[in-house]
Order: sequence, then C-alpha cells, then structure tokens
Amino acid sequence: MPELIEVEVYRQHAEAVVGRTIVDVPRIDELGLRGEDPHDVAEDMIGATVTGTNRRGKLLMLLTDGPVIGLRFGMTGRLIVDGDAHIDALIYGGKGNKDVWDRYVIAFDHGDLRIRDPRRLGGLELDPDVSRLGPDAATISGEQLDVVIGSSTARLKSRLMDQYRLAGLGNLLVDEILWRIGLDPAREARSLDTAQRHALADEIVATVADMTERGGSHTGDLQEFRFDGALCPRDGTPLARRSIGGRTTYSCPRHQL
DNA sequence: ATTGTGGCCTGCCCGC
DNA sequence: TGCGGGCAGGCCACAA
Repeated sequence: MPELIEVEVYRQHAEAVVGRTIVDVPRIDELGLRGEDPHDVAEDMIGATVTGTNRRGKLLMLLTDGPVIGLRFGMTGRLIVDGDAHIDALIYGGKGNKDVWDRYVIAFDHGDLRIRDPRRLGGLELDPDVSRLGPDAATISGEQLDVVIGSSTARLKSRLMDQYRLAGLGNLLVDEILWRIGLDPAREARSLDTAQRHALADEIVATVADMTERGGSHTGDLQEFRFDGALCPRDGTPLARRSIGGRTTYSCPRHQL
C-alpha cells in the first residue's frame, strides 16, 4: 500500500521515537535483509540512539548516533509506533491486523516500533545508499523531470516509476497523475517535449499534495474506477486495462494521448 | 547501459 | 463450505 504519501506519514509518526535508545530487536525477518545476517544487523542497531528521521521516496530512515536504519514497506507494510497503527483506512485488504505479521520490531528504552507486513515484501537495511535514488517526487521541478525523462525509450509510466530516476511514485499515483494530465502511460518517455515535461512535473507535485490532503494514494479520482469495464469518470469512455512495466494500468484511451 | 520480464511472499476475493 | 486460480499500491535479479 505505501507510496510516497504514506511513507511520509509514517515518517512523521516515527518522529515520536527520536531521543530513544534501541535496547533490543526482538523480531527481524531475514527475508528483507538483502542477505545480511539477522543477528549481525540486530547487534549493530542495539545501543543506538535515534537522532532524527528522514525520507526519500518510499524509503524511511531513522537517523541514529550509529547506523542509519532504512525501512521499506513493500506493498503491504505498515508502521506501528508504540502499538498505535496509523493509517488504518489504508489497510491492505481492509481488515487484517495480526501480531504475527510484525516482521521487524525495534524495542526502545520505552515503547517500540514495528513493521507489520503480511506479504513480507518490505525490508530493513542499515546505511542504505540514498544516492542511488532519484529526487523525491513530492518536490520535483520541471528541470529535474526533464533530466529524469531524458532521451529514454522506455514507456512513460515505467520511467516515472523507476525509483533510481524519480523516487516515490507507485502504481496508483502514476496512473492518477497521467490520467489527470492526459498522457498515455504507454507512450515513449522521450516523446514529451519540454513544455509537457514541465507541466508533468507540476502535475506530479500538485497530485501528491492533493492526495496527501485527501488522505492517501488511494483517494485519487481514478481510484474507484480501477476495475475491468469501468468508464472514465471524466468523459465516460471505457477505460483501458493493460499491463505496463509489469503493473496493472488503467487509462482513458480518449483523453490520455 | 538500458529496458523488459519473472519471481519473491502471503492474504484475499471470486467463481465453481 | 471448500478449493483453485488470479490478483495485489514494491522491489530485485536476470536476460536480451
């Protein structure tokens, strides 16, 4: 579920643990450690005091006087601070909420922080290489997006979802943005002229801001029409459902060109 | 190098 | 009610 918007909310809630010291890592899911040894990772975290938080795209970081703790949420991860699960409205599937899905638990001198992730596609990485991520989509400028798109022959949607080029956009946000601005997700990225690239950057920023205000990535105007046979809420044309870049994609064949 | 594909995991929903 | 298939808002390794 989490795209940039949700992760930013997680970051704000994670601020509550600034100043606390890690005393234990009682649960750590080996699957999301990129091959690192769970015991070693836990040992490196214990004793560290959290000094702040940061976010780049969908990557949440806990800054400490030791390693930076990078947290990823995959498709279904949620952040729970001191037992309080925020963004309940965004719960994957609508209801599930079980302790056994707590894949990572970081215990502090008081309270704890956990990642509850049914599908185990999230992860934890110490000192993640943030420089490999593109600029954050929430504040992307026209000039920056011009670089992101460059002369790429990839499909526009794929380029916008490439976290190494532009960080933060997921499947839902990209579909919403391209629907709003009227661009075909399947067209070649490089086919956008300069004016279109600048307009698209503005649309990205505006859409992220709008959906943040509304309450999340799932609150877009297109969201409720993401099903087979739905009609475009703007012009009534049957929406196209395609797989682009391996992601299910909805678009309007009439006004997205 | 860039781009596209498949797979990882698990839970849920739909149709039989 | 039970079961199988398909699907899911992310990311990575790998192939062409």
